[in-house]
Amino acid sequence: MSEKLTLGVAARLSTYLRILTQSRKQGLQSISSQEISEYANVNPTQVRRDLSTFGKFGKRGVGYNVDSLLNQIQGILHTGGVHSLALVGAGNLGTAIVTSSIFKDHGFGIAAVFDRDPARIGEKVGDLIIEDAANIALRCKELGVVLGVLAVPPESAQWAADQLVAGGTKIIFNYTETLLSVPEDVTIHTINPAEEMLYALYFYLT
Amino acid sequence: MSEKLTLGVAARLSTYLRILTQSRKQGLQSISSQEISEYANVNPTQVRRDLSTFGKFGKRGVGYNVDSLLNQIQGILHTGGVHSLALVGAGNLGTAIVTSSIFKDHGFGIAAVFDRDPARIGEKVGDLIIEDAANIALRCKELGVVLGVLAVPPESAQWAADQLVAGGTKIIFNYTETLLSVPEDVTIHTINPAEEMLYALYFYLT
DNA sequence: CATTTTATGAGAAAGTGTTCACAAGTCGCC
DNA sequence: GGCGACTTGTGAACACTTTCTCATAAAATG
Repeated sequence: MSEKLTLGVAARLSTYLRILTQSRKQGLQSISSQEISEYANVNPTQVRRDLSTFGKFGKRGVGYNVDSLLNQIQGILHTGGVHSLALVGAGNLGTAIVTSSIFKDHGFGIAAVFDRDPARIGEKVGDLIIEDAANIALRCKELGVVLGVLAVPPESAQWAADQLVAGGTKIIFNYTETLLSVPEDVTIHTINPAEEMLYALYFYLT
Repeated sequence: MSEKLTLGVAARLSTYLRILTQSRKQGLQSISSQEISEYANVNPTQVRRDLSTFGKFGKRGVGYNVDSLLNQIQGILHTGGVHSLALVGAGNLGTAIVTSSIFKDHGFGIAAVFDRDPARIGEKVGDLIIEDAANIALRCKELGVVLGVLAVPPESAQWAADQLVAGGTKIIFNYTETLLSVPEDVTIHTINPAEEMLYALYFYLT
């Protein structure tokens, strides 16, 4: 088995993957480290260094083949397959997530959508039927869900997280502002746009 | 004027700010580096190191006062005031953003919401009236917008970005998958949940 | 077919970031 | 009032990251 990547490299490779996925979608066949670096907001040398650690993927004078580089990076990150995720909360944010092609493009299949509101259970969002949130744990096990997404009101967040944990989910993406408590082997990724904005603003103001 | 922070420190301070803001909301008065570190997924020593660069904010044996630390970090990041943002796209994602309290909690005021669909212009979302996207540039200048958010379909993204740039916006948060071209002095932050998921998954799979 | 342009790959050095280990300050309890 | 549990702040070691530079290779040009 290969060495474990450091946080920084893994984060950048994920970014490159996003850029390549979109480039391929737009019909581009070849891309240079310069172009990747502009979209990723990093130094071109760094892109080449990140890639050359794992092999010689580029052609001098030409650049990188989009398709082949994409496969290479997927190999490095072991994320080539299809992964199932469970979405809790079918409100505006939940609906936006289900109907977005972003997830499918990157190999994520939304296996189920849950909501607590009895009026909404059975309703359709995108291609999915909203299921009762009471069954989260059961259904997550059935469906082999690896990743849970919380798009619920703050006051339901901890409860929903507990259900996902009970269903064996080890990674939770938390779109609420709530600070969640989970067992040690579960990782919470809290997504708060305001946090990133404060960060962006700092570099603008200085 | 103080030194410019490095990317890493600024990112972590923004995270601490989010954690502190929420802790205060939950009525907590005091917090330890240990607690912060658990929510931020970092080492406790790093939290203390990050903070001690700027002064001695904590009390040995006790921890940090939530209110006072919050003010200190806001001071370091120069982000204590209220900042105006413009939102383009009043679909599911746009609506989720307008109705979320996350932005207000961190000092961001949504100054205007735009959409291209004539049927939706004039409609209300949250406390705001949807305005015609044709007026983005004009209204952004009027309102002193510093930050634009793109929550539009991919095919409108470049057009909307151009309007925001014309209105003087220097920071754009791009929630679409589109790779955008903008002048050098404009920074694009592309938000793609799938990218972060691939990254999270890597550490789970290894 | 020689020349120019473009772009990668890697050595080496400078620059940063992270973590350990521990001294020192604070509080509550008996 | 003193003891023990807790928690910050920091020197020093270590590890990692980033960038500069240039050799090398492929393609385009005339």
